[in-house]
Amino acid sequence: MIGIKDIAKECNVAVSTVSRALNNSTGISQKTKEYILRVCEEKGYQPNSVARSLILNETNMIGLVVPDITNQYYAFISKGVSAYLEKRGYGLLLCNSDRNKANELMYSTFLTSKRVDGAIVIPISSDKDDYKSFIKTNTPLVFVDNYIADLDVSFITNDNYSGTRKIIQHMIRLGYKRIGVILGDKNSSASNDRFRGYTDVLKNSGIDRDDSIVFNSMATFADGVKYAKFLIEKSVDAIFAINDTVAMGVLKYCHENSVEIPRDLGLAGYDDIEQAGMLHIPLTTVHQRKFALGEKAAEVLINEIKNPYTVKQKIILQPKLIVRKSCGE
Amino acid sequence: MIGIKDIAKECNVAVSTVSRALNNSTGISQKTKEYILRVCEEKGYQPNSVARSLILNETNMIGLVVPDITNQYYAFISKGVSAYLEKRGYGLLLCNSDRNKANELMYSTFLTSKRVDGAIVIPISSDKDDYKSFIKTNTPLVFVDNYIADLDVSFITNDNYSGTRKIIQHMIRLGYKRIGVILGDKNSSASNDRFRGYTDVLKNSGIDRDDSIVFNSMATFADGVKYAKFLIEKSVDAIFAINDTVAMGVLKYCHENSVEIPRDLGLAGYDDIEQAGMLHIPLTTVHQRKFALGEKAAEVLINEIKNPYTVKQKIILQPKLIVRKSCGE
DNA sequence: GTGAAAGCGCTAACAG
DNA sequence: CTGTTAGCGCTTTCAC
Repeated sequence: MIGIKDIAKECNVAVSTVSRALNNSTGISQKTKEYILRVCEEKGYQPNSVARSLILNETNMIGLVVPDITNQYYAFISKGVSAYLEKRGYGLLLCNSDRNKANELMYSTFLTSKRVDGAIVIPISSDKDDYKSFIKTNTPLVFVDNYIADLDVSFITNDNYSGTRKIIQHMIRLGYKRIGVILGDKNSSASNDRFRGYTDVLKNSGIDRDDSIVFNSMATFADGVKYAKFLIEKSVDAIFAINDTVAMGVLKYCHENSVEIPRDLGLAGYDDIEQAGMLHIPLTTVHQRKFALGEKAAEVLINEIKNPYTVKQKIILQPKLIVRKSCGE
Repeated sequence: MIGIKDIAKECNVAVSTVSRALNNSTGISQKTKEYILRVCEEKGYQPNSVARSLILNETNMIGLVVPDITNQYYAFISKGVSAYLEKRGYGLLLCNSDRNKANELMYSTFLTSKRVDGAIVIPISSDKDDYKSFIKTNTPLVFVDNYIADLDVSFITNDNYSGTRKIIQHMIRLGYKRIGVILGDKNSSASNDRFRGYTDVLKNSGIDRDDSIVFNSMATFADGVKYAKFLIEKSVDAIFAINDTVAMGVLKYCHENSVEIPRDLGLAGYDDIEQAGMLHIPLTTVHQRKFALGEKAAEVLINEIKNPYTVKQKIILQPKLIVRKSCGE
């Protein structure tokens, strides 16, 4: 592989001159610069960014730790991150934690060893202690999506509370009075925030919350099928599912048991996955700004890299109600 | 950030001794080695892999160029790549080409500049000339999924021809005689291979292919809806869709026009996306080994990195027929 | 078994 | 405007 020395020899100049040409620094004549650049082009010279990184003490790479890249939600965030980084000339080191704490930890030391300029992490836990190792690396950091209290680190998320308020208000406006809900895990901040939204809207609408029609689940398709049965037996007039996959489970149960949606039962999901609008009963749901979330996270991170002593940001993106068929009009 | 020199000073040894301890090289006493390692632990020393890379001339990173990380198919491949690399101690530099040739090209120079030890690329084009820049970097390379003729590079894919054969044979066995097909783009090798499979099975079954019930499309949900109409008007008794998303479009059209599946029309998809089994009519489809494909690609690549003069491999993974409801039993 | 020193490919003073 | 040189943090010869 050809290096700066070879170019220098070829051009009969010193390596520093070549370096100046390459980095369009000042203090070099236009003429020699053009000449050197042309030779670089001809020889197909590619600067060795490892060597540059060593001396400049910056790698122009940022790490991204995601729970599961095959999850559409995280994939879109990653794409947003990637798009922004690409514009700014940064590379993306992808770390798939596989929803595993030990992996997260391992990637934390891996990323510091790789000397990334910063990292974006979508944590799987909400426990501050699980992220001590990240914090003490002193690498600029942005947390996304899952809120961890008492951390002096920038944080960006979609507003689960307000998104849920919007959709529950919509349902109540349509006349539903007994809305069953299938939540996710009790430890998920997203699930809890959504439950708060549900609770508050009910209260404001003068409806008493009935905890016998509120279930926690693992938020899978199978859970949707399972709790649809429970809830329908408790004669709810609508179901709010924690996400679209769970809503698909409800839809499935209803199809097989001749419960017609939305005539017999209103149904709402959350996330607006790609397939939500493609179902035989298109889902009314909440659209989250996933791509924008990733872009924003990258933007905040790069900003903190360039301006180390800036204050940490907490950004909450507003989701959007998507009205389709599953709740009626 | 603390370096090897600091450790050396702390331990009253030379840097070379610390290096020996860290890399468990020979020529160091067990005692000093343990001592040094303990001090490294205490001080939280993290080796600077940039410096290591410079001298060892290897980065322990590999590049992955994907058309679109939000596509489930590519996401699963990426996860497979990531899982294998993690085991082998390599990092993954993710490049989202966004189905754009210029981006692919840009990432090619980016990756060589980053001095990755190898790259896996899922190309968007089948044109050899579009990948010249990758080839001439001399970086070990593995191509995935989209076949490019006349390239002396390792290649791994799922067998689209045989996958389609399996599903069309299944349909014919069930008694379907007039199977309409909604293909993808005319330039997609996957679409063309699937069409070959369709054609050959028809021929072997003594059925004449009727080109008036074969359509090329952009392979979207909307195309599924659109061509379902065309095909049903031509009184097909079944439809083979190029992928599950298109099949969902067909399903949608049928639901709205009271065509009952599978009673009135058989339907088959391809890919086995996550949602295929969650629909109100679960899709009969072809499952591709996406994760395994990624793992295998990474394995082949690492092997070529470690053994430079090994012969290039061409690997074709066998997909699996998934029988659900949409074609009947 | 250990230390001194060269050098990986580049950038950035400093000198001319 | 250009060249000489030190050195980024590490590995690896080569002496001792």
